[in-house]
Amino acid sequence: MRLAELSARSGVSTATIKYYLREGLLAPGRQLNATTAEYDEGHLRRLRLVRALIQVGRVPVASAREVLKHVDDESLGRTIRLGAALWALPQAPEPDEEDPATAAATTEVDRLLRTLGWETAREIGALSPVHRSLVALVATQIRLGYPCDAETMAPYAELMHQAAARDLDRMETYESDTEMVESAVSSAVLFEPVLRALHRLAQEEESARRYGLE
Amino acid sequence: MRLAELSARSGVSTATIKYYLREGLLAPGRQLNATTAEYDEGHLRRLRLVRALIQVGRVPVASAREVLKHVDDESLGRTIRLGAALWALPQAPEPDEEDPATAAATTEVDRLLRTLGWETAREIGALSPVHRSLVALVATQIRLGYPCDAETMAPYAELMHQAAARDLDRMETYESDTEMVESAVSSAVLFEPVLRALHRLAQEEESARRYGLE
DNA sequence: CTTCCTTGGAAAGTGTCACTATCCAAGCAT
DNA sequence: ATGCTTGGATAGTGACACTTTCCAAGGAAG
Repeated sequence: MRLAELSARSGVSTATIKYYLREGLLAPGRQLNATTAEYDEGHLRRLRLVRALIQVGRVPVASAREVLKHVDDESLGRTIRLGAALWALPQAPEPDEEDPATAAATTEVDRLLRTLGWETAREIGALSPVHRSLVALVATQIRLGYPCDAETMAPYAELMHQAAARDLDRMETYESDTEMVESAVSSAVLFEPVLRALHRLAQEEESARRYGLE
Repeated sequence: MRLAELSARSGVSTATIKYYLREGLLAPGRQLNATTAEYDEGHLRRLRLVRALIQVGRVPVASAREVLKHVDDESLGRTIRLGAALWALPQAPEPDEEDPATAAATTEVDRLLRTLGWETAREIGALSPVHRSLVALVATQIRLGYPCDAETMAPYAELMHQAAARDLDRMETYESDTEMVESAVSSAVLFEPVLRALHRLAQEEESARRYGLE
């Protein structure tokens, strides 16, 4: 498969593919001669993943490169490789240490994790980008005057835990580590918007049931 | 409160506040004379909401203006006002009608809604931006070769339905429609990232429980 | 009063980012 | 040989969220 065909089958313009090659998001094809390179199904698959990351997941090109670097790093163990790939995904803004709301948020998040018995999350704590961004988000809610304490969040966290258990069950069906890590990245970037859409649909449905359409 | 104080208390530069005024995201202050305008707590609150929408929710300025327009439109009924505000939020890319994956995705989403008994969502169907973006997202998953059928999604949808019911319970605690709509927007834009962070934290926790930290 | 600082408003400029257009010389197909 | 496509390099584009610069009018301090 040459560039033009890769472009046709993926729906991505040749100029953009060249751009991704330059940015290291896509491995170069097998060079046949000075003016021809050949691509395979793997390139097509990777290109579709890159598109999904960037267009659906709104992942910046630089972050996408980091994520894919970890996905491709076969020297790492399964868990580390997965963590490295997921932690490279962009998170919400960092917490503002100056802000008193951040201190309150830190307390609430810690209380939440204790309530839930998520000991690992508590121990890793501020090391995890996810943990830090959760603190920043809770701080923003507090600043706007919306209650966002451990009691409010706990039932939602339980629901998300059920979802996460299901995610891992699905991932265990993959044989190779590479497939698993790739599916985890896909899940984080593509399945989360699906969850969000389901959430909003459920809100519309429930709202219509309670108050009618009017 | 004058511009400088509004800026100090919100942490937003005066230049940026002027920009928001120009863009119609913030109502002008009460003009005291040719060179002085006065702002109140309401302006501060709205400014913080605007910041949250743009910085945390990554809502484009133009969309934020649309959303706030509906939030402020007291002539509308509660349900319509809420729907209008939420539908103005940016969604994932639109489905590509050409793509055969879109057809498959439409089938699966319809099957899902039938399984769940979400009749309103089925009837509104393609009218809802949320519905359309769900179809587009499922199509992307299918294109990448990940199973994303009604059976896979149904349990997640049930979980999201529980979350949505809880959301509406929380919203009912607000007295005025304006407060309620504002909290719904906040919930959609700020609480969804909280849910996402909880989801990822839960994944880390569950993964550590199953496979250890290594 | 006058000098300095601040205010709000308008217009143009900046930085980032994801492309996209333009060139170019080297093949390959007719 | 001629007209196409190819890969590669470089510069340009458009959207977007600010920022900077400039200005004239107002108020405050000496």
